[in-house]
Amino acid sequence: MTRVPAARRRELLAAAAVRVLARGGLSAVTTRAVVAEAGMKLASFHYAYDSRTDLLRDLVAGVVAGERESARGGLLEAVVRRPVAAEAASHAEADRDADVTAVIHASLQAYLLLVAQEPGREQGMFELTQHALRDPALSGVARDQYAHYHAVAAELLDLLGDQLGLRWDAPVADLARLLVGLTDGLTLAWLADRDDEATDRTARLAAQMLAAHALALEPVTA
Amino acid sequence: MTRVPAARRRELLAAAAVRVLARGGLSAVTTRAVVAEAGMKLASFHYAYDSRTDLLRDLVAGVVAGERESARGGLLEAVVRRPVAAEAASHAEADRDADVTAVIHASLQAYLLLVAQEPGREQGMFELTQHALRDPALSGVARDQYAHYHAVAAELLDLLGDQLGLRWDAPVADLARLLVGLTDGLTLAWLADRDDEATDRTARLAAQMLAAHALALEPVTA
DNA sequence: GTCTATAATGAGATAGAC
DNA sequence: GTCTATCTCATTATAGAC
Repeated sequence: MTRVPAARRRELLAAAAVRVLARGGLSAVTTRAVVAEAGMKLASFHYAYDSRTDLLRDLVAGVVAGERESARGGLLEAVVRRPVAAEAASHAEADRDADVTAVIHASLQAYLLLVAQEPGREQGMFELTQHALRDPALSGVARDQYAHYHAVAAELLDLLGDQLGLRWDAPVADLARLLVGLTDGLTLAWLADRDDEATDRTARLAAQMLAAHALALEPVTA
Repeated sequence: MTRVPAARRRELLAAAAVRVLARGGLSAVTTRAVVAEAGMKLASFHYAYDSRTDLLRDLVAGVVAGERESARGGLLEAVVRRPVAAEAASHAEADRDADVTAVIHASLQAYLLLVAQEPGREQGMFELTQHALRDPALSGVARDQYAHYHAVAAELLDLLGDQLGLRWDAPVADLARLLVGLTDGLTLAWLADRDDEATDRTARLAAQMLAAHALALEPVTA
């Protein structure tokens, strides 16, 4: 019908592909399903993208970029809403630990809420990662994806340290990898059994562990 | 050629399917590829299994059952090889914590070594889980899979408590869920970037956290 | 139980008119 | 740039001879 430049076609197709991915999984992301979702004709697909693989490459990059915003937003909100009890710096160590635990726990809850609201989307990202690891044409995509996750997590930990006036007693890069692993792990288990209560208890445990062990005003030698 | 009972066919096909899965991913597990790997004809497949989905159901159950043995073996070995320093019960708390950390760390290392030796196999399990979550015909399979993982992890934590003469200050079921999440998360990140050093540092952090926070001779009220 | 042959489907990609 | 029609390929599953 109306003429649409190729770049705009790609945006529309990628957005449609994300919806199809969330709804039906990666195997449902066929060129036909995507163009149907976007209201286009099949031939328009290969005008915008060279191949289905090209689209998938775009998908990972696009979705990953979006995650940074929501993660940062979730953390900042958790910091703002933390119990007023510990706002000053003149508190006992136990209080500060409880405060930090609460903030991390709230951040994890915010993330898990996003997952629960749109499970297919997060599951789709796992499927994309696994697929990228198998397809030589997508070599490096999964590595970049996780490098991005780790960088975002490190940024969040730094931000948290700034906001609460504390520092970490282990390399932030390592803690960031642990944090990403925890969210991935919690998400996978929840996707499998949808146990909200157990997931929240585990998130609280994880928050306690991060807060109690990896946090200190004075550096600690392990 | 020679006549083979259907039950035996299924065993052979499932074993072949695991090899194909590890080598090429779930999308490579076609009926054709599996019968080729097993040295059979295509028609033999549908004599043994009603459908490809039936085979996948068997695959999850079989592989999951095998994991219990290796996990238990890895933990017991780590316990046996722990530093002799802490074998008696008359040690300082710091020593005992370090001991527990070392055992958990060694167990995680043993698991991660398995992953590194056969990455495709573990990746295949993730792909199977994701697929089972999407296919209504495999409804419940992923839930059972993770229930099994959580049960095995709880069993291992109980075993570790017995062997080291300690108990956990949080519900073992919750710690087990956390442990499974940690191994899943560490594995996913390693599959993506193959960073052995960072993974080991993260495993050590995770071990410290489990040992320091969730372990005590006296129950602790959080 | 085992085989060959084939049906039935759906996929990615392209040719070529407009 | 956009469309219809089609090519080519791989898949699951089955029919029917032996």
